[in-house]
Amino acid sequence: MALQKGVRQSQLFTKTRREAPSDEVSKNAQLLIRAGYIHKEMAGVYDLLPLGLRTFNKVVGIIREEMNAIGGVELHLSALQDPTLWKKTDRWDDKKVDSWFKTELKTGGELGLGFTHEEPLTNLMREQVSSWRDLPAYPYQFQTKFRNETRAKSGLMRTREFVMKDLYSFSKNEAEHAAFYDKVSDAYTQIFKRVGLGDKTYKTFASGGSFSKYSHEFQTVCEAGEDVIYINKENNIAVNKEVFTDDVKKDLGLSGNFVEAKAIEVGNIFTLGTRFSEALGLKYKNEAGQDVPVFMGSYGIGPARLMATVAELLSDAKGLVWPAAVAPFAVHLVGLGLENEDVKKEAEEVYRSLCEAGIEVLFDDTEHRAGEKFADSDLFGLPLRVVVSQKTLAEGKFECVERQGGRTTYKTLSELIADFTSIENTRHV
RNA sequence: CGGGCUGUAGUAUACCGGUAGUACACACGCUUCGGGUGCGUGGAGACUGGGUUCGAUUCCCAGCAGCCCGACCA
Repeated sequence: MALQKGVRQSQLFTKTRREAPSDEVSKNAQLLIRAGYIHKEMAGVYDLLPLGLRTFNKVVGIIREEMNAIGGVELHLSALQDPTLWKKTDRWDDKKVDSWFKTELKTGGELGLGFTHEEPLTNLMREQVSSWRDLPAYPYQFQTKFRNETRAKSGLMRTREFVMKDLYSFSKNEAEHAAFYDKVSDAYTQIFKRVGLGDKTYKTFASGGSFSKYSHEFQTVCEAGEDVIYINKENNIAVNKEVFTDDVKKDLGLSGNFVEAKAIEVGNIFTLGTRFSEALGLKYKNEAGQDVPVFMGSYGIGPARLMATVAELLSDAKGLVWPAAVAPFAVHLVGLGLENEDVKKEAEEVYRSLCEAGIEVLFDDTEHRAGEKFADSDLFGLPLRVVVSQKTLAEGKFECVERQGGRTTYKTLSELIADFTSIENTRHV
């Protein structure tokens, strides 16, 4: 994906706001709206504006890398769903699944807007899988889900339309499944670490299904969360309140202290077993020539919820504070006093050089006043602000201010570029 | 889905049973130019539908919308 390296603020049509809209209480939505990252369409439905889309894509990129690293192969399924499949698994009836958005064809007949994709993908895989040699398979996608939530809430935390990364595993048997399940778990740990939530995110036991006692959620400790978890620090693991009983503790072999905390479910991994493969007829011939149902798992992450969680937890009084890995741009280049031709020339030169060096930069080339520019810059939350002004022109060095922590240094253009190059080289991705 | 609260310019808000004022934003002019400069001028507003009333943005009812609490979240 070729991201634009540089964007001029004079061309960025979104506007920042001093005040949060009165209909948003949640911090993530307030900040993201004030900074012009998102726009609210209606309750539980948000648009991604240019800055928000860039951060969203950064999150998606990290997830994609980690999914690919464990053997995932990306595809994209349709949102419109044929009821036939869902009737086979008994998930079409509104009494069974209350989150459907349903619609109909002009020519008659119902359609659903997918809230998950086990059915269509399992059905699709029937054409692809017939032998033990065809397994395992790990398709995943970033795809829009629709859920008719009775109550959308907390900004981007619970929405009615959202993109989900859903990975599905198709394994020959439970042992093969279990090994992959653990690999996904490790990949998830890596993802949450990379977006900056590693130290606050716990792998958490949650209710399972007919094929496993438990599923696992990845829960990020945050007051804005909807879930309550009990953290067992000794084992660096947690248990969701919904299954937190003495029997379960004993069953899991967990002892010691449990600390109660509110948390946001940023990911989940689930053993499906043969629930869907049996209902839809996905089976393969084993080496003995027998028909065996495929053993499945599903693994979800909502990139926008993850982005909102980062906004919620890593912001400060002045605005957003993005970790470099998910910031829409690496640098906010702020030109002050651009009506001065020399300063303007210098700022343009720095902008051009940073772009050429492959550094993502948002260039404030507007003629706003310094105070307004700094306030906006803080609100945007880019990791590094580089100021070009008459002052820096005289010194031959540019003021570089880290958003996180506020450390200020003065660097020449080549020193600045060298810093980024060395960061690139040490990144292990 | 149950309960509560709220709907006034683009945004945030004020007052009021006699048809609305401020701030930010926007347009124009002057001023200023390293932490939202100061001043002037201008455009822009009562969710929808009923009811009460001489008169409703204000009171009442309904609808719709938004937020919060709870339930739900396969």
